[in-house]
Amino acid sequence: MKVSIFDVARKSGLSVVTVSRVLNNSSSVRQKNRDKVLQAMKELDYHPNAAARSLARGKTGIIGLTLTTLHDSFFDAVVHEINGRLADHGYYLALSVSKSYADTIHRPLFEEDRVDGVILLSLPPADEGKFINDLTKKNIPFIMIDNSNRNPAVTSIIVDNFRGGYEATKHLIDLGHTEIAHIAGPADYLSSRERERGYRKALEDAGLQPYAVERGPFEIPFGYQVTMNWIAAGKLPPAIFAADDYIAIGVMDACMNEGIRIPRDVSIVGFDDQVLASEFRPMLTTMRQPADRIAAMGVDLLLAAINDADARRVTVQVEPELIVRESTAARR
Amino acid sequence: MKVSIFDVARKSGLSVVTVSRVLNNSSSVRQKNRDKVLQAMKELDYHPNAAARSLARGKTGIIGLTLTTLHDSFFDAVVHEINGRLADHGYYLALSVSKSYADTIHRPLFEEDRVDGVILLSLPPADEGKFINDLTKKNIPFIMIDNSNRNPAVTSIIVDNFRGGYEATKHLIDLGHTEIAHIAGPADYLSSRERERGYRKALEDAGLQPYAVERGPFEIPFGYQVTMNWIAAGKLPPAIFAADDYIAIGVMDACMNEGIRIPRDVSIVGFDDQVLASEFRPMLTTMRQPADRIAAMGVDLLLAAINDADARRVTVQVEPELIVRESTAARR
DNA sequence: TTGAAAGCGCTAACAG
DNA sequence: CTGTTAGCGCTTTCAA
Repeated sequence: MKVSIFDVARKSGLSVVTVSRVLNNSSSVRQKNRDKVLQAMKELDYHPNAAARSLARGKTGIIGLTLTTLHDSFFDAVVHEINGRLADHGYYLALSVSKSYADTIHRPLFEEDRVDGVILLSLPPADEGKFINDLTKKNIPFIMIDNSNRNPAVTSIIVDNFRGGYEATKHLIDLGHTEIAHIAGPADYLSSRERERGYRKALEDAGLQPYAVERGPFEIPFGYQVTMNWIAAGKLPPAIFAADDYIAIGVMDACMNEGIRIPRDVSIVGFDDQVLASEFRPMLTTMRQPADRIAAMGVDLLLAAINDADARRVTVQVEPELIVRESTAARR
Repeated sequence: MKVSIFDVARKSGLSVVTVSRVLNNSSSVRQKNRDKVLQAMKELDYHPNAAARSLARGKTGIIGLTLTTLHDSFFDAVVHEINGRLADHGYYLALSVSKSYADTIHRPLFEEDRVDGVILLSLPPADEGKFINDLTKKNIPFIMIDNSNRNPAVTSIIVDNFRGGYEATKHLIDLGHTEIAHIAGPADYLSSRERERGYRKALEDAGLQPYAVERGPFEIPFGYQVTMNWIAAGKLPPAIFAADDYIAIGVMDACMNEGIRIPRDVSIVGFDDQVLASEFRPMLTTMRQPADRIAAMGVDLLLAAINDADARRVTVQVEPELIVRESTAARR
């Protein structure tokens, strides 16, 4: 039933060692024999057993990646890129979804030598320490993407959110706006804090004051609610920088429902460049996070950590990019 | 450095066999000895090596699940449920994302005995056959969720989309509408075809004619475009059943941009109950697919297939449910 | 109730 | 260039 390396050896008239060699592309196999082995493998429809290889080699060829949700186009883009790049290096990606550390779902993946390395993607800020602790103790190489707690002992990749907040705000200022509000994300996210800091700095550099600042979750209903409140109070800002595309979409939704035109009456900038941002009309002006660069750096750094246990820990920043679409216009 | 079952045996003064027994909850271990072993494990921070266990037992304890995107709240809900249920049975879920079979990304997961079973979630219709073929040949138990090709030899779970399409349309009819259009999904999806069939049947039963039927991808821009075309042609239907929430949202977006009120001027029903459907105003009336029931059935059926190689293949249907929200109103 | 011994399928020295 | 010999860490007979 099960065909093993042994069957291939017998069938090809060579030893298991030779078979193993062709399996691993060892150069020291006579072409003729290699062909024989390959032929036997094909005829037997042989596929090596992953567990046996892992056990013998002490590595699994699998990289684990943690995810908090399967409902985010930015994650989708990052993971897609990582997948491809890892494959180029002979590694496979296994994803594990779980809202939080307490769920305990992905711990077993790290605790039984199932993976050669781990990528921690946008963890809940409060959980970061626990993951770092577990992985460090287990001596599993890992990197973090978009983490909130600075930690020089951990290799991480973060977007320059200060710069992003600055540029987004600057774009509005350049359009002639002077009354610019900000809807910030949760305070425990470094990204929220940095985007807000960028917003404030840009205003300061232009000699302006914040028009208003609200803070809440990265969700459509929050942006909607804030906007409805502003409208009800009769002080809807003519320009808004939202910390996140979902918040921005909530803002647009509220405006459209109230008959307020975008960008004629209100200009709005989001952050992340979710696909929703460009599917919706008016299409949202936003700061794009470069998923491809993030993925590329992530894979490189993780592989470096795997291949050299004491590779230097670094924190790399990647620059976001302003994507101007239809939701912003000059002040009237 | 690495602590193995051997170290635990030595430390506890018992044999590896006994340690293995407590690891597997064998009842035949004197409580006293069990405690000693447990104690030793704790002190050594021992965790069994997954590869070794898999090799010795011939099974991995991992269930693979294929995904085409990480950007869908329905998938998110289904996977979340599956995750939990599988954990209850001692299995862990490993996800693999790939847009299509050709990507080849998840095949290695199936080809090297890395998983004990597989769940194929909403595959591209054209790829179904290839996956079935691969898995069948490798003799790996699997089930399909939301597949498009009927295949009595394969265990699958599908939503009763005919019923869904019927009820959605009936809802509009009950509201007094007589001019009801349908925006269908891609023809190669069984779900699209069935929803449309349900739509036509409901109209027929009410003695009505289809007002219009358009067909295209399950995407916001498509719904938007169709609607804009209708508006331009001066024949926007007063009631629309969209095959999917994204299409429906595109319709709403177009209407709002054109100053057409929903549900006053146009009633619209979607399908899937994506979270977006209830985050947007007006909140969308839609057909909910019961993620929890789908997940529960999926896990049960897969485990049955794993535990009994010739368990009967079945196709189970689950019923969708009409969720009435704000996007539909009585005909004026 | 416990343990000795024999694998699970593959790779890694080490010879030849 | 090829094969022999040991394991990798755990589970599984089979005896005791």
